[in-house]
Amino acid sequence: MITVAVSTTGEAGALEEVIALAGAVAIPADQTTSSEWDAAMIDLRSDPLQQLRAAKRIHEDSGCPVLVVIASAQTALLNSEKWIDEFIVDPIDALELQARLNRLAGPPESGELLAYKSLTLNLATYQATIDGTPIDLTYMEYELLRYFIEHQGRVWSREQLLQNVWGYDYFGGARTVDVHVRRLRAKLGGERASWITTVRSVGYRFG
Amino acid sequence: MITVAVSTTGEAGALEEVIALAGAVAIPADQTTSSEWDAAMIDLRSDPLQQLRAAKRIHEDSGCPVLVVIASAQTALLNSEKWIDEFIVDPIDALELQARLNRLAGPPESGELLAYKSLTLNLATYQATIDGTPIDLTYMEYELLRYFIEHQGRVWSREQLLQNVWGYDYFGGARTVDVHVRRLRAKLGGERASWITTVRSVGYRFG
DNA sequence: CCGAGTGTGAATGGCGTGTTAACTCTCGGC
DNA sequence: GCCGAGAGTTAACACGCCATTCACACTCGG
Repeated sequence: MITVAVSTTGEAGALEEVIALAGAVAIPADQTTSSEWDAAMIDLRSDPLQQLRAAKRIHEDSGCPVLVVIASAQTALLNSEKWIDEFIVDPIDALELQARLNRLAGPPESGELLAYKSLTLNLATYQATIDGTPIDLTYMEYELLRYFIEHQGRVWSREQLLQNVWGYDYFGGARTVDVHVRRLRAKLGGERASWITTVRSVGYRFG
Repeated sequence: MITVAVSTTGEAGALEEVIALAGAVAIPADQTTSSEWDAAMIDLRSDPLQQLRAAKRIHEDSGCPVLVVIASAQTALLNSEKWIDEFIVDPIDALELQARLNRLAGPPESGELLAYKSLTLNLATYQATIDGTPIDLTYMEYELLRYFIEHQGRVWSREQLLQNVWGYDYFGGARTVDVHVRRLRAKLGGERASWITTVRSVGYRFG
């Protein structure tokens, strides 16, 4: 639940109502300390000069993200006020407000992650962590592990793995897969080595 | 003047018109290379699944900021797609679009700074400083470093860097990137050289 | 013509990768 | 219960790729 400090010189009730519709909690900015907010929402539609000053004070004092409400005609104001983190244009759509507040003050979540139990692969940075501590995998180890996680819960033959992870037609070494599985198990360490199960005379299974 | 790559499955004319009203230039996304855009604008109002995929490809290949057009009812989609840089809700207000595009991809304001740890790039003067002491970078070094800082935290292949920083289609020399990374590391000096990590057989990552 | 900036080609070295071979384990048959 | 075949694991090694680095050629202003 996001808590928003509100400052308006207009009708406070209407603004609070739309905030409630957006699934957030509104608190008058002058009644609480900044430590209780996730964001501040300043209405610039009436008395913009004074409100802008108030917004800037809040931004500089608390450092919390600031969203301003403006009329369409006021957009020019944003060019000179780059410190404003976000804005929404009158009339306020509750769903849009919800989305903007969420992006502004919601929990930071990177969508590029692939996880299995305590293991996390960051697909954007090519990094892997176990319980938050990074482990360094080579390119092939990473790719193999990725394939396992993405296709967990079923057995893959060595030929299939060569085909789908290495990507070339199988010529010769099926032992190649074994060795990479071994290295992967070693780097996963102890307990977690058994995440990769060998299915005798068939292949390997993850998870 | 901001140039925007546009992708829509709806009526292209209407979208281009409002972009023109917002003082920007629209180019069909499939007709040019990413080095010519400042941002990409993807219409998710019709055929959102396919369009979303197109948007993601553009974002991952070029790293350029992506603005999506959605209907109010589609806002939930934004929660799971955190990589989307900006959005605007239908019906599109030209002034609001102008403001959002400007914040997303507008020209650097004079005196605007881009910083990473002790490193600061002055985008207006093309100067770089470490802990306040200036270091002189050549044009390409500066551009590469800028790209790295602006798109930190993910791996970029040599081809992507050539495409997005140098801006021409990859012919031959991938060594070019290596050498520039080397020179950049040297000028960053000691500790900071490791800000640029090489991800073997993938590319480079900053931060 | 010089010098800085930039791209290319070649030499170097490290390390990732695949292979070979020895060892261990499992399972059936006798 | 021993033994042997088949299958997986482990260790060691050699090749080759890939990043780094150096040296040089080219280009463009001054």
